[in-house]
Amino acid sequence: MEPTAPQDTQADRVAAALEGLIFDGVFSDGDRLDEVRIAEQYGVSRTPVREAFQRLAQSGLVRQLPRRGAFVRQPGPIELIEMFEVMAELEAAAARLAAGRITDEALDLLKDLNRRSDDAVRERDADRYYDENERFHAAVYAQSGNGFLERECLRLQRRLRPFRRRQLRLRGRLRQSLGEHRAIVAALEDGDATAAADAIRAHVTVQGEKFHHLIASLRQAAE
Amino acid sequence: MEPTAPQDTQADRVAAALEGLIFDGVFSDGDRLDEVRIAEQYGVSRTPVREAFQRLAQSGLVRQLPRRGAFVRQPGPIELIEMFEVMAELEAAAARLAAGRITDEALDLLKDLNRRSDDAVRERDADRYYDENERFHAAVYAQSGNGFLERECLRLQRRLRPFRRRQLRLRGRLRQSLGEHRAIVAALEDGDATAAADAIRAHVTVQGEKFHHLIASLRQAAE
DNA sequence: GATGAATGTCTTGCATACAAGAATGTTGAC
DNA sequence: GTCAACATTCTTGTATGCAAGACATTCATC
Repeated sequence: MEPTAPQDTQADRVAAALEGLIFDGVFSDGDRLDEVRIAEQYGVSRTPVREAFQRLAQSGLVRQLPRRGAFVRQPGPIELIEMFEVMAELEAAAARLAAGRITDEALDLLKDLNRRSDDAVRERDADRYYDENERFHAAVYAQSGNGFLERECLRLQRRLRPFRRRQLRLRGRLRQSLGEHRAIVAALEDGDATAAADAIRAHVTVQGEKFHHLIASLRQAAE
Repeated sequence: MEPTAPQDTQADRVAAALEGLIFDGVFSDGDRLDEVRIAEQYGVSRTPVREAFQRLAQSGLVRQLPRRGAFVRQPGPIELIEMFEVMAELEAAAARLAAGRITDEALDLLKDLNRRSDDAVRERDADRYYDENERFHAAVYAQSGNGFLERECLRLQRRLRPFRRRQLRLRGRLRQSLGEHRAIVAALEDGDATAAADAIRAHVTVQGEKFHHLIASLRQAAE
């Protein structure tokens, strides 16, 4: 049950493309997605486009009103904060479980991932750091030993990706983030479930907070 | 963004019906869902049936293999344990947040719901207790003050419904469950986030454990 | 007798056609 | 000039038709 099984059908292609456009902010909240326009644009009939809409609707990216169409649904600041809060809790749960189940081998993997992140920070390569960061978190999910939790975490991680990406650009965040990663690994190494959960919760919550500030400043600037 | 917006389209009707059949265990894991058969059965064409399949696939109830069809996907014992574990963590998160945000009014509501549960227990009405139980938990989700978390909790609660229902039938579970509810309310009343989270986590985990035993005994009986 | 290729059937994926509901514009009355 | 009722147009929801991939059966070969 992969969250998004990359199948070779047209509907999947269109769904993936639209998802990308929504993530990239090409569409604003409330925009209507025209079936025929999109169908023409991708050279397919309305059927696969409609299937794509349904998938996006289930992911919460679009809202379908019966007999009225599909509308883009961008999360507002409040909902984003909420989503980061849930992400923090899910990751905390993963860390808690991982603390009791993690192997030495997996610990080495996490340390190795952090070393690579360190390289990226030193080279000021934000994009590469971002990738390594995601791998680190995914590795923690995997170590929870709970496949369902892992998939839920990956799902939300994916959904928050475009927003996390923005806030990582903030000054000094990279190095700080890396330090937090080390604290998480240390807690896992100690087998301290509570400490691991608290560490990763704080780590992710910081992202939400930073994002909150970012939004607030943008809003102020707009006024 | 209701998890299942009851819309008046054929696809929704078929999706709801199939979901019910899957939940009720009419279909076993791996069963193939025949488009044409189901279409005839519900007096519609293949199109809405296909749309229904997609929706069920997104919910994880069926698995779609390209060019091969839709197959029912019932969670096995391991995945169920995993799902209960995640449910416990999500509810713990909701309780943690609720502890800091809950109002006196909401506390009264929870106490009232528990009183009604008490009535149900006294009348040995398992079904009614079950309903009141769900309302109690839903009220805790709502008090988290996090709409996204609330929806995620409701989604998983819904998915686990058929399995929870079974284990509540176990001897003595009703009264025990009610006592745990009281402990949760007490912790919330104290504003003790950790205690509230631990209490509800234990409460839900017990359900998973009980379920585990149930499965194990069934398996033993089958051998 | 077993294995593999070829063919035939069945099922899905997509395109197109049609019908019904929603949105829009027009006309008429006040 | 404004509002409302009606008609028109547009869009969505559903049905059907067609093509390509998957499965099964059969036949040939080792």
